Amino acid sequence: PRIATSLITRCANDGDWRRAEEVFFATEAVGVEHNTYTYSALINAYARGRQLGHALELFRRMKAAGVTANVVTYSTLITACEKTGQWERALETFAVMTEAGVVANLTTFNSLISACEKGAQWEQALEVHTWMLRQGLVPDVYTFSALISACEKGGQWELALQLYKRMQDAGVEANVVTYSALISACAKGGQPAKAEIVFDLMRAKGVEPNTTTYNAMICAWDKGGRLDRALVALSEMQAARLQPDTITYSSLISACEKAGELQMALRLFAQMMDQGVPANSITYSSLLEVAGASGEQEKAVQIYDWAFSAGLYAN
RNA sequence: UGAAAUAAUAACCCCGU
Repeated sequence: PRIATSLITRCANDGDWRRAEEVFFATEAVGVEHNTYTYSALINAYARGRQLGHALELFRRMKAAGVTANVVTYSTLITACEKTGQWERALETFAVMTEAGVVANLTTFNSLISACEKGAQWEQALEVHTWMLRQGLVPDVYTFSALISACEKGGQWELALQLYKRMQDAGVEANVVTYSALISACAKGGQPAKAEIVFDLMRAKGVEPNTTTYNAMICAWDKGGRLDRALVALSEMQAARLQPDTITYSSLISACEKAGELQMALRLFAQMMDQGVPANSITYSSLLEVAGASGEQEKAVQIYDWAFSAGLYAN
């Protein structure tokens, strides 16, 4: 079973859930007796492959075979629910786990909060947070980052900032993910000035912004109608030797719409192509919107052709 | 070298409020 677990885990990490499954059944056919570890490993492979149905089916098979599900098994199942956007199922799984007398740990709760966050259930995420406190568990940076992200998705930027304060009071050190989530929360709330304060604060704390951080900041300037500041952020990012990606350019192009800057949008697109950054359907849609907002029909048709040539079809 | 390693970023549309 140990060798089977290693092999299954390797397949899971490669994102190949079919091979993981093959290994599981092939080893079983050869007489390997699967246990909690092997079952959990395959459930994890299914989770990573977004195969919730298979994961739940295997879980039933596991119980039928008399193999004990432990905290890792349940946490992995919760992660499978999270990855497929099934927050209700995640909560159900948690309830089943509790009924079975299995005690949740920090990872279990963090996964559950993440499931609520992905399902845009910020209130539920905060509720789960109170459950974990009641269990005497100490929230870590993952907990707070997931909670802040949940607030971001729920449009609760003030709450996100409050959570950051609570995090500091608790002595939990915020990292680049936490700060990026905070900036994103401010961006979504239409608070670019607040986002900038957070951005400056993180640097003052010695946390280096990465591409995601800059992208969130550029999004904030876009939402605030500040193309000028978004462009400044791009040059800062390049000065920091961070490679702008598809999201960076798509956000910048989007920021050109409100400013009616089709020329700038086209320049950014050219720069993007020049640097070998792949454009996707969102990039082209954004570009089309800029052209549309500028009333440039011929240009819009041309952009549509570019997208088509790039193998992207209208949706 | 047996299992969960759990957290962050883009446009539009839709849906609700």
